[in-house]
Amino acid sequence: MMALDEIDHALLRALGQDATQSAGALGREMGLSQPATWRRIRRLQEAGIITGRKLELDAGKLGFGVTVFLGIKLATKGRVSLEDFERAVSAIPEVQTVEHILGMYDYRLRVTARDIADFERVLRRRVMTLPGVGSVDANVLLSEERRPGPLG
Amino acid sequence: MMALDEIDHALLRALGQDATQSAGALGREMGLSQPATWRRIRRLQEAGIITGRKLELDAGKLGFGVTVFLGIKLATKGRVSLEDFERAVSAIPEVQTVEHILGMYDYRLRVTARDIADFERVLRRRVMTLPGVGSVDANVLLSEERRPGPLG
DNA sequence: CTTGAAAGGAGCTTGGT
DNA sequence: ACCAAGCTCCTTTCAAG
Repeated sequence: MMALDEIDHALLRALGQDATQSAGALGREMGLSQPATWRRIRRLQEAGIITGRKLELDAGKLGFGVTVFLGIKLATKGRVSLEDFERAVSAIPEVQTVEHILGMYDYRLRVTARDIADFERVLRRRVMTLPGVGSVDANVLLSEERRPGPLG
Repeated sequence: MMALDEIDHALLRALGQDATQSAGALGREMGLSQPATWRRIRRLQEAGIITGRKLELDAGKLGFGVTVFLGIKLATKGRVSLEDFERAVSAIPEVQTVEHILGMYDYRLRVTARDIADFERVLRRRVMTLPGVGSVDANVLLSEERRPGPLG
């Protein structure tokens, strides 16, 4: 396990908010030279702490106005059943996230669709026909706030 | 609403997977010059379609081994109650995501903690004491897969 | 083992065509 | 849209704390 000092945490916090900031600008704000800052960032990547940089997209502006969270209980939960379910769910393009969880549900899916009619199509033709599905609960996303969290 | 052609979608798809790719490399793969590619990306940002670039972190390697999803029902759901709840929940550092939803639950929280004992502390001292909370359901994250989704 | 300065190379950003 | 030029930033090398 890699030891992180305060500067590393500050870097993670700053880059977590906006990953476009340059190593030079970040270093200047915390009294560090550009190469030193850049090396710390590379070290965090090599340690597997930073796993990637991804875009944040506005789904609404891309014509996907509906996001629904599905809580799924499987009818049969053998090992084969889980694998079958996961393979089949990975083939649904509208599924953005697959979370295998422990509790009232077995899986939680984040599904995005153009509108409610589009969502109904995905639900009926794709989700309800997944292998091993027992029950499906739905929640429609109204708004979402992402916070920095304790990481960093 | 901005019109996107196939190249824009290809760019969003490629950058969605790995936002570190250079405009030059992306353009080369789809037969476009570096400035042309870069201008398309900037256009997508100015249109608000690309809202930011953020780091993906490995919570486990940062010492946060437990992620739990909480489904919360409010006891009283007036307008004031929602605002009180949202303000209070935003002050909990362990909450990474606050989703206001419509369905069986009113809110969904993504909470990260160092271990189960740490999570119990957050749940008892922070979550259960939130204003207006009626009931709390929990699901522990076992594994998570993020997929490109239909965006792009 | 981490730092800073310098230098080379890659990529961004702009202006002209 | 492309090209070219100037500029920023990344990345390596080297010497020093």
